[in-house]
Amino acid sequence: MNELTHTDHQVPDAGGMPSFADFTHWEGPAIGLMDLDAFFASVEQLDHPEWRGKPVIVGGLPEERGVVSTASYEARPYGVHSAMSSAQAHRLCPHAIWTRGHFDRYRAVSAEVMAILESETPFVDRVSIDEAFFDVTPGRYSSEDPVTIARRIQERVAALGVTCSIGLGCNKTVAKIASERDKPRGLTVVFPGCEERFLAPLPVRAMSGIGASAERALKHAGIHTLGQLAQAPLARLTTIFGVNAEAVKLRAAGREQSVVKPFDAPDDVKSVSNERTFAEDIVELDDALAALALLGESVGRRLRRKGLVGRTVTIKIKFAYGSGKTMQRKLPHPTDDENLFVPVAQSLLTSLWSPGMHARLLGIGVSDFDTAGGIQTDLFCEVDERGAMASDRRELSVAVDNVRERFGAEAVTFGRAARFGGALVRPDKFLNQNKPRE
DNA sequence: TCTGGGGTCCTAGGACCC
DNA sequence: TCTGGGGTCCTAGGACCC
Repeated sequence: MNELTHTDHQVPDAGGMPSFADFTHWEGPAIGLMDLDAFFASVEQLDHPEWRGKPVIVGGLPEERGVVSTASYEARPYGVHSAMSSAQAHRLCPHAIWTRGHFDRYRAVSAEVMAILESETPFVDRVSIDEAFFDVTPGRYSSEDPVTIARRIQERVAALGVTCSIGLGCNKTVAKIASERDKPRGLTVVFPGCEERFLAPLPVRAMSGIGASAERALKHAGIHTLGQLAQAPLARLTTIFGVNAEAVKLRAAGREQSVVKPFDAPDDVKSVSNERTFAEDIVELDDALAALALLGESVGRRLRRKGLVGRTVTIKIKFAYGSGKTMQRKLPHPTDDENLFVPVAQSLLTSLWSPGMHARLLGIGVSDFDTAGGIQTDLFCEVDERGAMASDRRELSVAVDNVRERFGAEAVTFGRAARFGGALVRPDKFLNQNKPRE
C-alpha cells in the first residue's frame, strides 16, 4: 500500500520544519479527522466495476431540478462539484454516468469504515456518513504513534474498496483543516507546536463555522487570515460571532481543546425532518396538503424507529421565486404519530397559503424531543393519558412500518397520500390526475 | 432549466408573568 | 394612567455544515 504514503507530508511545507523522522513520540493530544474520498461516487464505482475510471455523478437528475451530491474524481476536472445544480453539471460533463444514489448501501459501507475506526480507538466522533474524528492521544487508549495508527486506518479502509484522507493534529480544528489539504488518499500531519504556523496564513474561510456571511463581515473588519483572526480584539469579534467569539479566536489560534466522545455515546438527535423539491411547482392547496401528509409519514416512521417523541412540528415552504418561509407550532403532547402532527402541520400550511402560490419545495419536521425518550415500552402504555398515539393505532403504525421495511415505502400508504404516491418522483403526472374537476 | 436534503446552533422579538 | 425590568416560553429566520 505504498500509494497511501506517497502523499504524506508534514506541515508547514517550508524548509526547516519538523519532519516525521524528528518525532519519535507525540506530545499531547492527537486527534484525527478521517474523510472518505468522493464517498458516494466511490461506492458506486466499487459496485459497478465498469464505471471505474469514468466520471460518475451521484445526485438529483438534471431534469428534476436536482443538485450534485458527489462527483467522482474523474468528473471534477470538468468543473463539476458538490451542490452544483445538476443541470449545470450536465452541461459541463454531458457524458457523465448519473445515478440518484443508493443510500442504504452507503450507510452499510460507512458502518464498516466506522467499525475500523472503533477498533483502533473507542473515542470516535462520527460527524456525518463520510467523516469522523478519532482520538489517538498516546496513553489515552494505546501508546502507539498516532501517525502509524493513521496510516494503518488508511490501509484498512482501502481494503474495503474505498479510500480516505486523514488530517492529524492537536485538536479538531487543526485536524479538519489538515484533512482537506491533500485529497484523495492524503495524510497530512500537523505536529504538536506547529499549529500556529500552519493556520496563520490560511484564509478565514478555511475554518469550519466561517461561511460566506462571516467571511464578508471579517473582510469588512480587515481580517482575512486565521492569523489575523487569532489576533483580533475580542470586542470586534463579538459583533460578528456573538457568544462564540472567544471560541472562534481560540480555534483560529490552534489552541482549542477538543473532546472526542466515545463511539457508543447515545446519539442525541435534535430534529427529524423530510422535505422535497418538486419537479414542477405545486399550485393547489389540496396537493400541498397531500404532499405534506406523505412527507410526514416518513418522519413518523423514522421517529418510531429511533424511539423519539417530539413536542414541536415545523413546516417549510419555498416559493417558485426563491424566497421561503418556516412556521412551527408547539404540540399539546410529545408524539411520534403522524396522525397527530400532520394535521397541525397542515393547518399551518393552510393558514399561510393563498391562491396563486407556487410551492417548489415543502418540508415537515418534528423537534423538541422528550428527554425521557420514547424507547421504553412503559411509555407506550402511558401515551393515551398523554394524548399521544393510542396503543391500537400505534400497533397498526408499527405493523405498517414493518411492512414498509420489507417491501419498500411505496407498499403501504394511507388515504390521500396514496393518491399522491408517485408524485414525489413524477409530480407532473400527479398534478394532471388531480386537476380540479370542472 | 441554477440553486437538494438532511441536520445544528444562534438571535431577536413578542407574549406573558412577577 | 403610566411606568420599570428580569425571566421564560414561543415563534421566525438565518448562518452554517456535509
